This record gives sequence, C-alpha cells and structure tokens, in this order.
Amino acid sequence: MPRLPAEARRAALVEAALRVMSRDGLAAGTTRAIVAEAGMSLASFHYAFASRDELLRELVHRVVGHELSAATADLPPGAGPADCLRAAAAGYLDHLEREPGAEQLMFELAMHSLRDPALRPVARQQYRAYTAAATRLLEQVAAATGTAWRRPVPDLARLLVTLIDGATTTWLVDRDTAATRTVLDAAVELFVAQHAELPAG
Amino acid sequence: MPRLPAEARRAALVEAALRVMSRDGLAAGTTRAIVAEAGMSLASFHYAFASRDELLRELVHRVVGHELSAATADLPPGAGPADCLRAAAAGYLDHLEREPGAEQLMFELAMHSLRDPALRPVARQQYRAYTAAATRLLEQVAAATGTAWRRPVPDLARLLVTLIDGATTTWLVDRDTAATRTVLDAAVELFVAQHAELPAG
DNA sequence: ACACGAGTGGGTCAAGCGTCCCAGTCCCTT
DNA sequence: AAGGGACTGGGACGCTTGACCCACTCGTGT
Repeated sequence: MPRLPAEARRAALVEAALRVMSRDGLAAGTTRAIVAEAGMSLASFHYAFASRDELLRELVHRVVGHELSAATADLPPGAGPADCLRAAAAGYLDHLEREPGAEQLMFELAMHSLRDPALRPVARQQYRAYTAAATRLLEQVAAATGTAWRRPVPDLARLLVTLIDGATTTWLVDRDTAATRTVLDAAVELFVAQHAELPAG
Repeated sequence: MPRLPAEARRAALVEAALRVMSRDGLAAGTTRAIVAEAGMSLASFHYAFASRDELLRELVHRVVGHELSAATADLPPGAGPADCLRAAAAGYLDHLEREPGAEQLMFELAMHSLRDPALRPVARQQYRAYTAAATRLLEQVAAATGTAWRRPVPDLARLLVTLIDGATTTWLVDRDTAATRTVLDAAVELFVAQHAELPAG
C-alpha cells in the first residue's frame, strides 16, 4: 500500500486483472478479486477507474497493443517461405502452451464484447490487430524470400487468422499439441504449395 | 402454468435457457431469466433440476447431440469433391447467418466448461462431436466421388474443425460473410488440390 | 369419494456483486 | 511550516444471484 500516482495504479490494476482473469476466467475478474490480487483496497479501484467497464476497455487495448507488437517482432531468419511460416506457427504454439489462460481470456473477452453493443468496436479492433499482424507476417515472408503471393494478401491474412483462431480453440479444448502442430504444418504446406512462390516481378 | 410431468418441464426449461442464452449470452442465463422465458415460477426450476449446473450439463448434452445429427444429415448430391465440400461450407455459413447467437453460445459454453474441472469432459465431448461430424463428411465425400485422401483422415478432420471454428469466430466478430466465404472457398480448394483425389484402389 | 403424492407459487435467505462515501493521511508546493 | 490536494482505508448501500422452504392445489389410483 505505498502511495502511487493514479496512472501507475491503473497499470497495476490492469496487470492484476489480467493475472486473475487468465487464471480463473473473465467472470472471476470481480473488482474485489482484482484489488486483492493487486494488494489494494476496494476504494483505490474506483479512484483509478470510473467503472469496471473502463478497466475492461483499457485492458483490451493494452493486450491488443501488446499482441500486435509481439507478432511484429517475429523475424524468421528465413530460408524458404515454408520454413518462415512453420517457424512462426511453432512460435505461436509455444506461446500458447506457455500461457493458455491468457489466450483463452482473449476469446472470452471477444465473446463478451460481441454481446455488448458498446464494446463491439473493441472486439472488432482486436481482430483488426490480428489481421494486421498476419498481413505483416505474409509481407515479411514474401519480401524475405523474394516471392509474391498468388492470391490477394488480405484474403490470405484472413485465412491465416482463421487458422490460428481455430487451432487455438481446438488446442484449448484437448491440449493435443502434436495434433495441432500437424494441422498447422499441413496448413503451411497448403499455403506455400498452392498460394505462394511466384517469383516477384 | 399447466401441470407438467417433471421430464417435460426439464425439456421446456432447457429450451427456454437455450433461447435466453442465444439471445443475450451465457451469463444472462440466470435461473430467473430462464423461468421467466419459460413462464414458470422459480420453484419449478429447482423442482426439475437440482442446480443450475445440472441444467447446464443437460443443455450441452442436448445441443451436442443435436449438432451431431444435423451434421450427419448433410448429404451433398455430389459432383466433384470440391463441390461437395463447398456445398457443406455454404450450408454451414447459412446456418451461422441464421442463428449466430446459438453458435456464439457454443463457444461461450466451451470456454466456460474449460474453466471448470467438472465440466471439462463436456467440452471435450463437444469437440469430439465436431470431429466425428467432420470425419463423416470427409468419408462421405471420398465415397461419393470415388477418391481417397492422401493424408490420414483424422488429421484432415481436425484441420476441417479448425477451419470451421476459426471461420466462425472471425465471422462472429465482423459479420463479413463475403470474406468468410472467400476463406472457406480457398480452404476447400487447398483441401482438394493438395490432399484429395487419389483414385481409390 | 377420498386420501396421497406429484407438482406449484410466493416469499425468503445468505452471499456476492459494483458502486459510493467520507474521514483520515501522506506528500508536494510555496 | 502550513496549507491543500492527491491518495488511501474501511464501511456501507442497493441490487441480483442461486438456493430453499412450506403451505397450497390438483390429478390419479383405489
């Protein structure tokens, strides 16, 4: 209970909320559970945030920003495009295994946002961030390997997001990493064999 | 408020719960909201079900059973395997557009089940049902077109579930039917060109 | 026709929720 | 050093939740 400027307190509360909700689910993220995790009193919560919804909005913004920059940081050293994509997939799978709760929370957050008209734009933005990351990855791969994509990159980016999304939900259910890896590898092969590699001209 | 045998009341409550939760989300399915939707008193609820969790379990079982039989009923008249798969995808997309809430509820239910150790097997069963449906579809397509699949059918089935799952979540967020159709069509093409059509021997 | 048990309704309970208030305390400025 | 504003803590309010109890009513088997 040291004294904290409001801005730092907001950040601490968001992080605490993220921990609680990743561990026990979105619904478990009550104001009391959050302040207990952060080691504060209940009043500090509403001193830093006008409402629980405001914290939720800030939380989503922060996480989406973080995910976007994380996806951007993936720079495969690059041999062929297949290796690049496979490396990216493996990297994501590692992250998923390391923090399944966080990734599950993202889904719960998206589903929750969809039900609330006021929060719907937040969900949209979340997926726009995913698509942006996918687009960047595809462009990096093309640039790094001197190839171009046969289909429009936006279409491929959406396909990639779809695959990652589906792979995540199915993995969350059965935790079968080997099977998920197989699916992603097959998807990469599809991607490359069918859609990539027209020498850039 | 006519008199109803307990079994019929259970069914009516499950249907009412399904309506409420499809419309307003899993969290909105309180005992009071459900009995209001069913036009009963609160006591009738706990006469038919020992607890809200018991209703939830029965609801999931019923829906999974329904989805499994629905997916089985898909019999494409069949020209090539691509047409079969495309027809199946289009059929699912129609269903999704007709009842987005129900499909979103399935996700919410799965995510909720994953958090509760007692309900985790239910989520597993839900996805086993999906995989079974996908397997059946792939086998039907192979049989109807006289071809075989190059990769193990279980792998392909999981890939199919992954694709449908991902397509559903992305569509739920942006409701962009055209883009989702494009993704699914591309996926079908991938599926067929790369993985199908080895004449059955 | 009559009793018995299945089914019903309303009122109630304790717990947990988000939110709010206010008296107190610390730090920073001047 | 003294004032004022930023920050804290505990307690409380009003509401909703799942669960429950008990007095009642109706259909049915005898």
